[in-house]
Amino acid sequence: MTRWLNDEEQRTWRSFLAATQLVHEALDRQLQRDAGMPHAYYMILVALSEAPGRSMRMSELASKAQSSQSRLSHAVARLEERGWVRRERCPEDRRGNIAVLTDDGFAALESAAPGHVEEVRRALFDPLTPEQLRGLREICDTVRNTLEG
Amino acid sequence: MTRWLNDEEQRTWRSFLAATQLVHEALDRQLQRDAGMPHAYYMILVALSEAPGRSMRMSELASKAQSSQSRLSHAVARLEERGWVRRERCPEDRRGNIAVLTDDGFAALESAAPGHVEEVRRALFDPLTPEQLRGLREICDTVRNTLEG
DNA sequence: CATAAGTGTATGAGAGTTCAAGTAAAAAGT
DNA sequence: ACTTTTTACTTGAACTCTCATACACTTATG
Repeated sequence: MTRWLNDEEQRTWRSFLAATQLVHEALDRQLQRDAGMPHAYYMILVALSEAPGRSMRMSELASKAQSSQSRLSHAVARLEERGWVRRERCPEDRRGNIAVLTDDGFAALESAAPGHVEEVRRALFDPLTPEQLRGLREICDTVRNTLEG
Repeated sequence: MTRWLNDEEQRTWRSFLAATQLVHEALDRQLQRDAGMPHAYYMILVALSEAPGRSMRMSELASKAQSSQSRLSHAVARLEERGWVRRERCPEDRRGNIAVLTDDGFAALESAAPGHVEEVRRALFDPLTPEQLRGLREICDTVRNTLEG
């Protein structure tokens, strides 16, 4: 009844787990060490920095930063304590909150970015060939379409 | 100076982040919901179940289960509370600890496995073609060699 | 309109992870 | 032999994440 993995599939699966975990851990460690923030916080700052007015509704921010709403809420609370983000009440919908990236937050992002990009290259881009990267992109898009829809 | 990512690379990177996070979250949710354990614990049980005598030194277990020593130590403490694992002192090296999978632990693993495999297929294998899986395996092996060595 | 149902977000508790520091035993140096 | 260094593992605190719940406001419903 159960469609067990054969040996080849087992090896693929375990290699996938190991590799993806290594990449995520490398990113998290680098950012924590050099910029004092976990990768999840970095993604929030990035998403805000790219939004018009460097601000976004919480729920939209959650989806752009690939975060649950609860996680985002806690994270933004911490970021607010550091002065990197502030929250404003939404005028049109008074339930809503708008997260705004402060100048300090933008500066923190700017100073974290170069080291982060370097780590991304080291961990993923540099070891792979251009064809592998194209293939990886398609694989990831496919997986996203499956799990998001 | 900084080798920023171009548009194509940005898209690949973000797709990679989204896809891998979705897969890991799907696994974690399924196991937590259906078996009451996070994926990290499942990997520990799997590693033990495959070892001779269903037992292993803590440090070896940490590497097989892709865990830090500290994480493993905490995790095994929890697994011990549930009666799924017990710890024995190592006779040859009295610093060492040996984690042993109990019968209850093995039973918990057996009952968790089918749902887990199904989720692995749903999240990763089913959506991808055989060629993509071969490519993915090579990509992951390359990344592992880069980040582990 | 009143009230029920739904949305957007926050909050608190519980659990897992990380980092730094601590203990104990083995190995290496002198 | 005796100290130093290294190895194996644990522990505690701080932090993040998840889940369930609560709250405030908005939108449907009768």
